[in-house]
Amino acid sequence: MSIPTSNFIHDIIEADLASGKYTEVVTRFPPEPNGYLHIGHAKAICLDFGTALKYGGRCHLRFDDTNPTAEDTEYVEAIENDVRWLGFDWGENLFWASDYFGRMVECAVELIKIGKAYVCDLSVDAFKEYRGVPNIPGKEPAGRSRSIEENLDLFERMKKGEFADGTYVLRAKIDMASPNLHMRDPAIYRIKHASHHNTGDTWCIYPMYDFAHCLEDSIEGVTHSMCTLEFEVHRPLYDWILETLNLYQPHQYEFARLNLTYTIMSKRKLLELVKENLVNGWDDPRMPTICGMRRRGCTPEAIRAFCTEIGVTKTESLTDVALLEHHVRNDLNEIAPRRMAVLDPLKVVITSYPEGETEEFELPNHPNKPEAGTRTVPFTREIFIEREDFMEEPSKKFFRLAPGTEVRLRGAYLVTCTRVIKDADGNITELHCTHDPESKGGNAPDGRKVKGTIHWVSARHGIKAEVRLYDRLFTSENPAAEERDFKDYLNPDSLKVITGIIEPGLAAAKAGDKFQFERVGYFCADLDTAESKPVFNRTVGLKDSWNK
RNA sequence: UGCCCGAUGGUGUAAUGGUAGCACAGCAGACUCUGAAUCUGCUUGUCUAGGUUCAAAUCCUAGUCGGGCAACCA
Repeated sequence: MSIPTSNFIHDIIEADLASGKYTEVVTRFPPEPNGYLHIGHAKAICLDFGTALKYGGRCHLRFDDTNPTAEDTEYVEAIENDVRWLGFDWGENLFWASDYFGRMVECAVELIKIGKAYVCDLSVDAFKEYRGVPNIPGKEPAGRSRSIEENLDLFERMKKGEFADGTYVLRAKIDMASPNLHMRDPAIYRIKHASHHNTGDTWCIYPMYDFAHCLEDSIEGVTHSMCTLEFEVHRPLYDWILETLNLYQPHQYEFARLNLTYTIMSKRKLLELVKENLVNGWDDPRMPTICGMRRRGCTPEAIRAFCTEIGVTKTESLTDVALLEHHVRNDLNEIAPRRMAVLDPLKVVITSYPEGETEEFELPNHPNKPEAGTRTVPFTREIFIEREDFMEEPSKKFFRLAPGTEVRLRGAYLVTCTRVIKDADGNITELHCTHDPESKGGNAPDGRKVKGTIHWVSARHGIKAEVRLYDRLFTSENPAAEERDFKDYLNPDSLKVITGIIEPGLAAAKAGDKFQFERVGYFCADLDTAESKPVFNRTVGLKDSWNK
């Protein structure tokens, strides 16, 4: 596991540790189980767990399940799975906000008893009127002057289920004139006759985020509570609740959320794509979700390296997806065995090669790692090469196959193109080449050099495979910031499904196996793969300084 | 509009009053049985205006620009 680099929060933690304010660091990752985790969450996960790791503390995985109508166990399992896959371990420290519902009610009662909370019967719209607007102080709701006894009674009856949803709400009594709207008597408990995935029908009142979250942190002894920037204005309320209840007070720190070019990071919008079948589910390899990226072939190591690289600041930014791709290539380059696959096949007949003969060539699995071993690849008179590796009238800088030129078939022979065969429409259908039998293995004994080396697959042995070519999901760098609806900027070419010819050994690939298709890109066997019908995803292409 | 937050090359960041550095991207070259990887070199930056100081990206003031907040969501 890479060591997290430093950031402004770590500076604070180090000062806290040095001053003796804390002797141990406790953090938490607190997702609401209402959707799938995405790369933005990965940033938070790396920060929360990485910080605990760095300072020898602990990080809790806590499900912030305070809103039963939005949540589902489907998400709980997916979240646990994704965090684990990213390489983090919460050990015994799995917690649920719902486990604290009893204590939270006690805290609410305490607030009522000290005159710091009251039951309010204003409708949503009516309270909006009272709250007012930022530059104008609000008005005090009548419920504010209700007696403690009456508040206690009303809250008890709320809890017992005597009232319908929306009829009453418990509010913190703070300051209806505060310049911070969150301090204008925020709701802390609402009535919701809904079944909870954890607590069933035990409760019909549920705490609001602002009330629940600080209590959860406090109860668990969190020292540094990290969240994204939009919660900055909530911090005074976080502090107020714990201070007022005279409870242990963690400190909340805010950092900028991750934005990536050519994608979106909002759970709501991602859900929209899934619901409207604009992608093939949460784990569609084009999605920025952890499960989508996993299916696409990204590694947790690459994602962690990326998160380390982008750092943690309070500056809002839009990170170039090229940076992520760099880390994906960087890791895959190390670990992915090399294979040959032709995505756009053009048949080549080696006319000088004996018909019916098969040779087995031994090719390295990794050019820079002899320890990665070798595999054998069959060679025959008829092969497929990549259509774009041939040019009838080559440009000056083209050094692949062209009429009369010699190239190396990777690991096999030097061949020279002798004939171009076309159909009636003038499309090239086949090439004839002659080979130099002396160049077996790829090098000529006379030492002559060829500039081009191309990949190939034996026509007789090659296996057809479905290959899914993914491109960016959106055509806009920042679809969420565009004028029109983000869905108007979906890239119609974000998925192209083609049939390629792969070297025979590749058919046995298991879902998730990763390879570099030499000269083409990094690919992984998809969940849909089967030996009888292999399916590969393009994770990311190779850098290509020729094509551009 | 009120409050809060932010601003360093094209992008993401570092520099915590003392040489503006790193990575990505881009460009050029070397090497190469992957036009990959690797290696070398190069281009590009402190929002503006004042002030404090021997010295300011850093501290102060004002402005500009960008973002957040006004769910019985989190």
